[in-house]
Amino acid sequence: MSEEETQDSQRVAFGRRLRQLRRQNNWTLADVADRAGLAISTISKAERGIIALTYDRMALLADGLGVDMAALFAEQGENFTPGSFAVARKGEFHRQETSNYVYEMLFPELWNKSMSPMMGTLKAHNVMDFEDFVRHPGQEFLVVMEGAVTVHVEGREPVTLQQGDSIYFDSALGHLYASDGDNDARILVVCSAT
Amino acid sequence: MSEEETQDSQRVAFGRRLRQLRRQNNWTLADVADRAGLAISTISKAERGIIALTYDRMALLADGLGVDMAALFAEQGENFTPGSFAVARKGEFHRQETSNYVYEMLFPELWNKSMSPMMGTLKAHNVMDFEDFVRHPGQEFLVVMEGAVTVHVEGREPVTLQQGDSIYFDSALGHLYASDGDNDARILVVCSAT
DNA sequence: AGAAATTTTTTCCAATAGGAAAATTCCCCA
DNA sequence: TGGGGAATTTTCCTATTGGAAAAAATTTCT
Repeated sequence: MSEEETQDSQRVAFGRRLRQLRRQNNWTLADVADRAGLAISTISKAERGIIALTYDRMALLADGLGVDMAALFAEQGENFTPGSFAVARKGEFHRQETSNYVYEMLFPELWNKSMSPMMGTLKAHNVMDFEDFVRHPGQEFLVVMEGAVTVHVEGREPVTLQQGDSIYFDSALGHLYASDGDNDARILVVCSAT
Repeated sequence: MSEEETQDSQRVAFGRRLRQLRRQNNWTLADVADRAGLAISTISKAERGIIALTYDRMALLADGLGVDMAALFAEQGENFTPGSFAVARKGEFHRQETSNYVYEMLFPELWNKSMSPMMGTLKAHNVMDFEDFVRHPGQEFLVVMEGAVTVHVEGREPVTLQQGDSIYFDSALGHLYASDGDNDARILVVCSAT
């Protein structure tokens, strides 16, 4: 394969990645062009590997796509490379619903995070709503954003936390959360990877 | 700062990284030009941020420098003078920022936490209130509890976060927080131990 | 299905990057 | 201290990128 062909195919692969990142968010070329401050045509051509983006356009585009520049080169699932940076806007979260929790994992696209922050609404109001305690390696931190929460930790008296209260514990200990009071509580949980 | 200036400074920083990578191996421009199959002048200009490399030249250059393309963007925060690097040790952290932050370290009595959660009020409303960026090993997560916060991360456009928004980044990147608007913002910060 | 709206691609030209070679600066050492 | 070679920067020109707008393709709505 000639050098030009190698370059071309690399560029095409890079373009596919760009398009993938854009489509992931259901953005149109115009959306991204707007966010990045680039011309629609430029992005269109870049995604198809017609042109080789210059550094500064690439930086703008990465920004418009809401990813770190290094993430553009990560094959699949971006690692949390040194220098990583991500913003999660309220409501832009990745939703995960179970019968007891509505969890929104923050920054799901970042792998290798040493912490996993989740914002959630606690639908369960009773311990009986759960099958069993949750246990996992690492440590866990919880803050009550709204409402009140009763935290059940295996072998301990349940603790009730009000808005603004927080708790930190070894998540290997069985644990459960339930909303306290009439309304579903809103919580922020951060788990350490270990 | 204008958009062009930001781009330029980014490019210059990128160039410094390129030169650093080259010098690390005691290569001359001619050496790398040869290895990468590029013109000497192109590399010279790129290292000084005179031009914005196109994608294909960047790919060739990365190859010539013997690194992965993503690595070109990896350690953007590395080239800072020793000493400007402030490690946030447990206990010191609180005192370190007192003029601008009011931090309450949560669970100070707990040792060996893999995460350090802090709840704080941001008194600073202006970047000028700070001496320098804060840098420390590990990763950092911030949620805005009340008000709005402008996050300044070295080499990036400042990002404004509203209540409920959050950010996750490599805390080795120089960073600063300032309240946005009239009232002091209330924030929750969680730092990973490393 | 057909029209209207939206999204993407193409076209064309101005702006910028990339390379060869000349000019300059930087070292090293007698 | 200054001569000579190595390394880097500048110059000048061609090739390519990037943007605005037109054209084409795709989707949505009635």
